[in-house]
Amino acid sequence: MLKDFESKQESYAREVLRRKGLKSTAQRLAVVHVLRTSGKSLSVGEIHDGVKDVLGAAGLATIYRTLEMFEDLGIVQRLHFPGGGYGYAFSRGEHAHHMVCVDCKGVFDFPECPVENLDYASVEKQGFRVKDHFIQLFGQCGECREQIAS
Amino acid sequence: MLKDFESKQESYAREVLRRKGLKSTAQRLAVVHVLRTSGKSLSVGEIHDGVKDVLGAAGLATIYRTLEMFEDLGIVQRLHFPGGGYGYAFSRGEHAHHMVCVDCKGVFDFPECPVENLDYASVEKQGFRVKDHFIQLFGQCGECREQIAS
DNA sequence: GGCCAATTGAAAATTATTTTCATTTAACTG
DNA sequence: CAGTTAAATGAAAATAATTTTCAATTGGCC
Repeated sequence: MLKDFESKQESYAREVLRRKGLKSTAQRLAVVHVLRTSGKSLSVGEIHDGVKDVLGAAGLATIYRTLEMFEDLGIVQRLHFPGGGYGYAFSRGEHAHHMVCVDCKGVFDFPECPVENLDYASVEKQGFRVKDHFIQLFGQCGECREQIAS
Repeated sequence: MLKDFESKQESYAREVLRRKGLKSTAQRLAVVHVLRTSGKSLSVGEIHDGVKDVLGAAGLATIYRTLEMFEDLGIVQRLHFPGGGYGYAFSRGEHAHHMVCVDCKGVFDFPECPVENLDYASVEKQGFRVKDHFIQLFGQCGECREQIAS
């Protein structure tokens, strides 16, 4: 199912799963499909609803299991919102961070990594060795700005 | 209670609360005290335990209410961990971001804001207007590096 | 000290997430 | 392409996390 018109993301997910000896089930592919077609960051519940739309039915536990696994595999990324709560978005290429529109929840990339330009000397002189970072920008995307333009 | 030897953070919290017409209750001050003396990022449960140690007893709902309020007031900051889960840390000055040691959960500052050096042009040419950002660095602090030095 | 709105705590209610286990299914094999 | 098998699913139960309710308490002010 869903095989007629597979997106890059879907074939990619298939490939990653196969390499790890994991099955490309309808549910898993539906999760990718839902995230891809939305172009947004979605909550677990929204993803569940989307998958149910595609497949007719789906267990919530499976959605949780799939998202956790996809995050480990680097297929999706978990985004945390300033006001609390989180969602998942299809993960873009290598080291891209996300810009999230606070109005439409749309997810955009910015290829530059601000941490790479960081003056590590100033950080590491405190003895701290940076290993990982978590960065998200929040704001408004072009479309939402136009709509709300006063 | 706790008045004999009040820290800067505690007087500051008192002040912020007073300005907003909110009460400086023993529970609220105990939350500040626990965070301050730990120097770490603590989970809700750990803060609850700490407050119970100080006061003898404390309701968990109060801890939740206090932390949410303190976050709104800018007294504490919620930190999200890469593996999931979150904690709270006493919020440092103005615009400082946090470095969190993945071993001891200690929280350090880095005064520089990487986003300020960011090439906004490259971001905004996509039409996106950045309004807020969330940055945390994870790594090892000097002490933990020494201890684990092989 | 006394008043009053703000705050607390305990328990219940709600919501979110994980586990269990019998059933189903994708991927491989011949 | 039927048969095999380990992986995966779904439904329900279990657990964990968070919020709400409401009567009792308390801090700040006169």
